[in-house]
Order: sequence, then structure tokens, then C-alpha cells
Amino acid sequence: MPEPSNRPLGERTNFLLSQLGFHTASRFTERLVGLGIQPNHFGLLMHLAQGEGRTQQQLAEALGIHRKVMVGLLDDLEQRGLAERRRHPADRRAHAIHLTEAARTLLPEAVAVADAEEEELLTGLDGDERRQLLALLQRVAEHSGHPRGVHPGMRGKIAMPGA
Amino acid sequence: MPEPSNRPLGERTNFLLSQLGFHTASRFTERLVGLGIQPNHFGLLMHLAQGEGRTQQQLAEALGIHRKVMVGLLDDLEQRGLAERRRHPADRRAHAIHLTEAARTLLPEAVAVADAEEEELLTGLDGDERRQLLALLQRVAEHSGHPRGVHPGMRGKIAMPGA
DNA sequence: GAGAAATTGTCCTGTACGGTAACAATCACT
DNA sequence: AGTGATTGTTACCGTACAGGACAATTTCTC
Repeated sequence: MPEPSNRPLGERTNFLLSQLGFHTASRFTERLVGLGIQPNHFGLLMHLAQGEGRTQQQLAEALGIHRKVMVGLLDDLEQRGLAERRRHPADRRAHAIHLTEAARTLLPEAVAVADAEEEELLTGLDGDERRQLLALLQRVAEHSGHPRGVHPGMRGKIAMPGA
Repeated sequence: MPEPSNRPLGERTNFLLSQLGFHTASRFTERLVGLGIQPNHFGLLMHLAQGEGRTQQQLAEALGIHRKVMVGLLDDLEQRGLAERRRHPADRRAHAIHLTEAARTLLPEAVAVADAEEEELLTGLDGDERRQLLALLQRVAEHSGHPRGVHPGMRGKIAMPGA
């Protein structure tokens, strides 16, 4: 076994990733409050935007969460007027999930919030450095074995300090 | 307001940071189970290692958490035989927190776990790329305004999928 | 086709956790 | 000496998550 290194936490890539990831997520959560949704709602909406009519089960599987959680998420979205459960044309047990017009209006705003968050986070890096960082993170993410664009924190709301 | 970009989540730096940060933290949590502690315990131990005898209040302040949480953390550590509350020499209300010998044995093992986690995470990047990534993350962290080496997730255990 | 097994969405229950308020003991200031 | 502030702790409450159970339907098996 290699002997443990003496680096402080602030010089460890894994610690920095966790720290910054938590920081961004919290910030994003705060900024989304104005739109009346949470990050996991945003993730679900994004997923729905690229393919409607799927069942709750399919959605849950794609996002790596349990069906039960999807029930709650869709309850939220439906009450918020952003999604609707229609009858599934082929399976009368299942629901076909669709976005509403309101969702199509809100989604770009949420994306703009994400853009603003990213911009604020990356202040201090120039264009080249941003591209470098993005590319490196993509390589690491690729190797981590996670499905692309699926956030492991979807199983549960992201903790928001001081809220 | 700039128009929202159409990039998928997997091409957004903030999303990748959050995704990877969550991933590493979960992995670290899992790996730490063998040592009988959690990441927030680890953070506290690391902090204690570079200065014992402080009061719970001082520790809580340094780590950005509430006194009440520190009570629970120290209860855990004390029960685990890793820290002890001694009488404070100057203030009879306060406790002076010290590490035990067991902690001094365990801490390097925990650091080794962190090292192993980092190594696994960064497989796929060569030495130069690792240095680049670390430097970029440090710059971003510097600008984020967080105290160095303090994890915002200390206020609460990091969620561990599937546990 | 008829019955058995699996699937979908939902609900209920227990459990754990975070945050607020309150408390006794002690210190600091006047 | 007395009043207010500080330290550590406990009790309380509301929320969130995992597990199992459930009716309605589909799919498989014979």
C-alpha cells in the first residue's frame, strides 16, 4: 500500500470536485427558487423535452431513480402546471407523460439560470482555460461510468445550506 | 439577457462538477465505511490534527456548522474512541477537544482511502493533465469564496445512493 | 381462452435527519 | 454582587427517504 500523502484537502482533486460540486448545486438550487422548481425537477423537465409520451417507469429508469420518487416529482410538476399524465395509448396501466405549454416557456428560463450560474462559477478563467477544464471534466466523467447527463443526486433533493 | 444555450447537461461545467462531486463523495463515503467513519467525521479529524485543544464552538465555526451538529459529531467520535473532551484549562464551560492515539493511527488510513479514491477518479488522465485539472479547480475554488479546505456539505452527511 | 405471474402507479408506515427553541452552568462586564 | 452573554446540551417538530403492501392491468403459460 502506498504511504498516505500529506496534502491538505484544498490540494486534492476529489475534495475540490466535491466542494465545488456542492457549491454549484446549492447556488443553482437557490437561483431556481424564483422559477418555483428544484434541480431534480429541472433534470426531469430537460429529459422530457427530448422525448415525451414515455411512462413513469421509463423515465425513472432513465434518470436512475425509483418509481416511487417519480410519483412525487410528477405530482410536483403537475401541480405546478408543467407536466400532465395522459392515458397511455398502448398500456392502460401506464401514464404517458407530456410537457405543458407553460413548461415550454419555463424551460428556456431555467436553462438561462444554469448558464448564468456557470458564468459566475467560471469568472476568473479565460476562454481557453474554460475549454480545458470542460474537456478534462468530460474525460473524467466519461471514465466514471455514469450515464451522460444523469445526476446521481436525482435520488433526493440537493441539500441547500441555510434554507 | 443572453439567450439560453442549447448544450446538453453533459457539456456544462457546472453540471459536470456537481455530478462528479456527488460521485466522488458517494464513493468516498462507501470506502470509509470500512474504517467506521463518515466524510464529515474525516473532515473534523483532519481539522483536529492540525490543532488540538480547541473548543467545540471554535471547531464548529471553523467548519461552518452549527454547535449542535458539533455535539453529534463529537459524540460519534468519542464513542468510536477517536476524540475526547477534556476540561478546558481556561474556561470551565467549554471542552478542550483532543485526538486519541487511535485517531492518530486511523487518520493516515483514512488519508490513504482518500488517495485511493482520487487515483481511481483520475485514471485516464496523465500526470500533466492531472496537474492542469487540479490547478484549474483550485483557481475556481479560490474565486468561489469558500474557505480553503472547508466542505459546505459538512452540514449533514453526504447522501449515499443505494445504502 | 383461463389462470398465474409480472408490471405499473400509488399509498402507508417507520425511521432518520436538520433546524428551532429552551435549558443549566459558567464567564464577562459594571 | 448582579446582569447579560456564551458554552454545551437536550427536547421538540416538521420533513424526507426506504421498505413493504396494494389494486388495476398486462403478459405469459398451458
